[in-house]
Amino acid sequence: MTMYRIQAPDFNLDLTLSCGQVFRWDKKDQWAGDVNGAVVRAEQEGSELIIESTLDKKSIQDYFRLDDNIEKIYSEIGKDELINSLIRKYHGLRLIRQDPWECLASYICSSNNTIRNIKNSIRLMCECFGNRIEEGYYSFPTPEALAQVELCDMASCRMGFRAPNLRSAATMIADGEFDLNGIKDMSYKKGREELVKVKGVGNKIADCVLLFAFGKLESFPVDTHIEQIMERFYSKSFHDAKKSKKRDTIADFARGYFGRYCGYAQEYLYLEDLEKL
DNA sequence: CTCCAGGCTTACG
DNA sequence: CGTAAGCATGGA
Repeated sequence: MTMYRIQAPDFNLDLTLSCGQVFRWDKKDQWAGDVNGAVVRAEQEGSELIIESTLDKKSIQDYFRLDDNIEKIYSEIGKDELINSLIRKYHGLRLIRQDPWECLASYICSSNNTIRNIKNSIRLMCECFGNRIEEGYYSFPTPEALAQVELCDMASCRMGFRAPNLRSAATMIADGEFDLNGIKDMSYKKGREELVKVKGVGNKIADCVLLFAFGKLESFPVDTHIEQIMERFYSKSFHDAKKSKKRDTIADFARGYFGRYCGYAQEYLYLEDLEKL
């Protein structure tokens, strides 16, 4: 367990960890969470991150995507006054590079659910089926571990109708029937074709995994919040979409409009819709 | 009570 | 093709 500092210009730790893309960080006096089986404590002082973890500096830089050229990304997605105002308002919000399995499993739990309930279910699941790292911290359960859990035991995690889908995904991956890590080397389109083969994974959840785990920045997940804010501000461009295709139409519009880094635009729009309450 | 939440699958025209 | 119910759970 060592402590060190990382230069992190154009980075906002609070926004990055509280915008809803990850579910297992908590802030008390400082942020604490689990990254790939290691506890990480983090706080920010100006443009410096202070990290306490067994993970090395490079792993943290990779996790927070500090290698992204954020100014270039801002200039490419900054197509209008709305998105530019959100870039100013949420300056330093970055995507995170999550573990693919944790990301997939978490977003399988997200369908027709609230962030509050998703966090709670995942916490219970880690406490029940993960490994204890240190007092109060548990690793995310492996596919192998979850594949062996009885559905009736999984019910204690309050996952409802999502439990069979989650265990099915765990079994497919544990048995080698589905090569999740192989998606890293696929194109966005091909990766999405693969991911939707998993039960309980449609276009939106696939897009979340492609964006948050595999760094496919041209992914633009459209959930109920994105649908609402896009209809409010950009409806002219897709009002004629069929209801069942509306979210696909919005995603395709956003890809064309914001460009190859539209996944970043999605995160700023998403946070704005969350905050509007 | 009803409606909604980082949706998806299945059934039915 | 297209739409709509159903799905567990918890909060507003």
